[in-house]
Amino acid sequence: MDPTGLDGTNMARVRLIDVAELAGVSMKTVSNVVHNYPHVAPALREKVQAAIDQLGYRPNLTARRLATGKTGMIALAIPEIDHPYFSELSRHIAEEATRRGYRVIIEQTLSDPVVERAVLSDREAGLVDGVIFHPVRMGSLDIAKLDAATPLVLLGEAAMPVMTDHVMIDNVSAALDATRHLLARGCRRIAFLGVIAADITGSTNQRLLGYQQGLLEAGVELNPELVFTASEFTAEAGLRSVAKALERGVRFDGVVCRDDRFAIGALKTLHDSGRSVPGDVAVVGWDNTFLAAYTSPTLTSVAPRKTAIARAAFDLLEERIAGYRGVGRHMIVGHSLEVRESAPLAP
Amino acid sequence: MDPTGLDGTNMARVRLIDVAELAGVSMKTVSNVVHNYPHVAPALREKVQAAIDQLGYRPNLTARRLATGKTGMIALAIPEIDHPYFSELSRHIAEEATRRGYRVIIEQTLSDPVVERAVLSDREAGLVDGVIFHPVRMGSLDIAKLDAATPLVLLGEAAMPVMTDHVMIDNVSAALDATRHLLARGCRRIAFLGVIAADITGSTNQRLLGYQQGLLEAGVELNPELVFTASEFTAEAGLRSVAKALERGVRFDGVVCRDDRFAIGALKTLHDSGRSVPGDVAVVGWDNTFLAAYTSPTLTSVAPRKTAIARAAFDLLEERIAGYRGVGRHMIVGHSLEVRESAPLAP
DNA sequence: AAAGACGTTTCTAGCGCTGTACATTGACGG
DNA sequence: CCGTCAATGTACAGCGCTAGAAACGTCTTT
Repeated sequence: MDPTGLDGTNMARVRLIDVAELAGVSMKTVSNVVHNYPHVAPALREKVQAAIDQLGYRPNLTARRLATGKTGMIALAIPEIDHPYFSELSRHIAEEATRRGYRVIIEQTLSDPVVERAVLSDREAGLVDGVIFHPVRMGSLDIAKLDAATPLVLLGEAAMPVMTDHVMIDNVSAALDATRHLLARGCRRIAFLGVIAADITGSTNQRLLGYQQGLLEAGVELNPELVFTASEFTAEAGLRSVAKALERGVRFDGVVCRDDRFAIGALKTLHDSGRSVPGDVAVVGWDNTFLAAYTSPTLTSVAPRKTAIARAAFDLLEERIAGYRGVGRHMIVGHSLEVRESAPLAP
Repeated sequence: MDPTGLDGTNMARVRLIDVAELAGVSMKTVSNVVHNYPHVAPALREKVQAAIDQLGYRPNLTARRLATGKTGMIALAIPEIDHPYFSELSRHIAEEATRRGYRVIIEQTLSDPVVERAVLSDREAGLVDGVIFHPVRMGSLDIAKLDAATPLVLLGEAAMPVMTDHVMIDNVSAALDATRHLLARGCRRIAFLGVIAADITGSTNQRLLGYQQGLLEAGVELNPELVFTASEFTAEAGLRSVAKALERGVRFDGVVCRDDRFAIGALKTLHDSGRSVPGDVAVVGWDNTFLAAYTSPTLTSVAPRKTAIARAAFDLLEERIAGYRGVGRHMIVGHSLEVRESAPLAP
C-alpha cells in the first residue's frame, strides 16, 4: 500500500493528527474546531479550519463511534421493503430519522423467523443505537427472551411483550369504523377479506373483531360464509378468494379488506365478473397506500397515520436511548377512513 | 456508569477480553475461534466457545471496523423510498447485499441536489465501503468533481461521468420495443407521456428518442401534438396531462408512458372518460412495478431486469472495493416488454 | 541429544477519535 | 506583587478488535 497515493491506488485518508500537525496544534484542538466547541480562539480556529480545508479532512465516523459508543444509526426491520405499506412507512421513518440526526439501516426480514431473530441479535452488536422492528413471526415470548441492551420499539400487533415499547393503531376501532361506514351506506351483507390460515399476526383477528362488533351493534347477523379466507398476503390471493366466493354463489354488497392489496385483488375480480363498485359491492381497503388513489374506482381505505407512527416510534426509542428502562409503553396512534369512490359517503 | 449492571441501567457489554479471561486464554485465541481460524486445538476451541456462550459474547462491529478498515456496509441513495420502482429495486439490492455479506444504509435524496451532494460526501466519511447512487439532479461534472476514494456505482441515466461505473438499461431500444409493440397492434396515432419541463434526467429524452425511432421506421409521421407534457413525476400529473389532451380533442390510439405511474394516471383518465383500454387506446407503462399486474386492465410495461441491475451494480462495486481504479465501465442490463391487457399482443 | 520444523498460542501495536486530567496563559482583585 | 480564576491548549489513555511478530511447546530428524 502506498500511503502517498502517488499511484492512485490508495489515497491515504487524512486523519485528525495530520490536520493537527499541519496547523501546529494538538489533535484535541482540531477536534474542538470540528465540533464547534466554543472556547477556541478565533485566530486558531481559522488556522485549523484552513488546514482542514486544505487537506480535505473528514472525520472517520467509525472511529468516532468507537470512542463515543454512539453509532447514530438505527435499524428498521420490516418484512418487505417493496410492500407499499412498508415502503411508505420506511419513508416516514427515514425522514424522521434525518430530522433527528440518525441514519437508517434497513433490514428486510421476509417474515422469516430466522432472519427476525438475527435482526434482534444485531441489537447487541453495537451496530446501531436502537431498532424499530415490525415482527411477523416472532411472538412476545421470543422477543422478551432476547433481552439485549439495545433499545427496541415494536410496530404492528404480532407481538406485544410487556417490557417492550410498542406503537400501533387501534385495529378494532378502525375496523369498526370501516364496517360502520359500509352499514351507513346501507350494506347489509358485508364480507371480511380475509383470514389467513397461517396468520400469526394479531392484526387480522383484531380487525375481524372490529368488523364483528360493527355488525353486532347494527343488529346484523354474523354470517361465517362472509368471512373469506386467503392463502397468503398478496393481491393475487385476495383476487382468488373473492373469485371463489362468487363461484360459490355467496352474495354480498360490501367488503372490508384487511389490506389494500386484498382490496385491489377484490376490485379486480369484481370488475372482471361484471359487478360494479360501489354500485353492487362497496369496498374498503386498509393501509391507505398510494395505490388507493389510483385504482378504478379509487379505493376507500383505513388510513393509519404513518407520520405519527414514525414520530411515536422515534419518541419511544430516543427515550430508551436516553436511558429509560421502565416497563413497555404501548402507544396507540390515530387513524382515519379515507373515503373514495369504492365506498363513498352514504347517499 | 455502573459496569456491574446491578442497577440494570448499563449492563456492561461483554468484550473479547472478558471471554479470554474466563476461558483462560489470550484475546487472539478467542478471536481465532470467533473467526474459525483452523489452527486452534479442539479442546481449546471448545473451552473458548463455552465461555462465549456463557457470557453471550457478540463482537462489537464498530471496533472490528475500525481495526479492519472495512465497514461491511454500502449506501443506497435513491430519490424516494416509496416510489414503487425504487422500492422494488431496493429490495433487490438489499437481497443482493445480504447474499454478499453487506448491510445497506438507505439514503433518500428526495431529488434534492443538496442531499445528493451530501450523500456523495459521506463516501469519504468511512461510513460505508461503497455507494450505489441513482442521481437525479447532479450532473456528470458535479459527480466527477467529488473524487472521493470510496467506490461508487451510478444507476440511471441522469449523469454519466467518464470515470464512474454505471448500470442502466438501453432506454432507446426499450422505448423502441414498446413503440413497435403498439405499431404491431395497428396503432398509428401513438402518444408519448410525458415530457417534463424541469426534467434533468436523460432518461426521458432517450425514451422519447426510441419512441421517435419506432415511428420513423414504421413510416409514421411524428406528431408533436402527441408528445404530452406533465408537470411532475406523479400519477396525478399523468392523469391531468392525458385529460388535457382529451379536452383539446387530441386523438390517439396508443400511449407509451415513460413511467408506470403516468400509465396509471392515463388508465384512470381514459376509463373515466369512457374510453376502453386497449379497445380505443392501448397503453404501455414503464418499470413493470407490481402495480402493473393489478390495474384494470392490467398494464403492459417495459420491464428492466431489476435483479440484473442489482447484481451488476454489486459486481462493479465489489471490483472497485477490491481495488480496481480504471476508467468507468458502463453496463447495459437487459429489459423486456411484459405484455398484459392494456396492450396485448397483436390480434 | 541437539537442531529443525511445524502447529499453536500469546503479545502487542495499532485503527482514528473522544474526553478527562492537567498545563499554560493572561486578567484582575486585594 | 502575588494569588486566584477563567479561558485555552496539550497530552494521553482508552473505546474493542485485528493481525503480524514473537514465543512456546511438541514432534521429527539427524
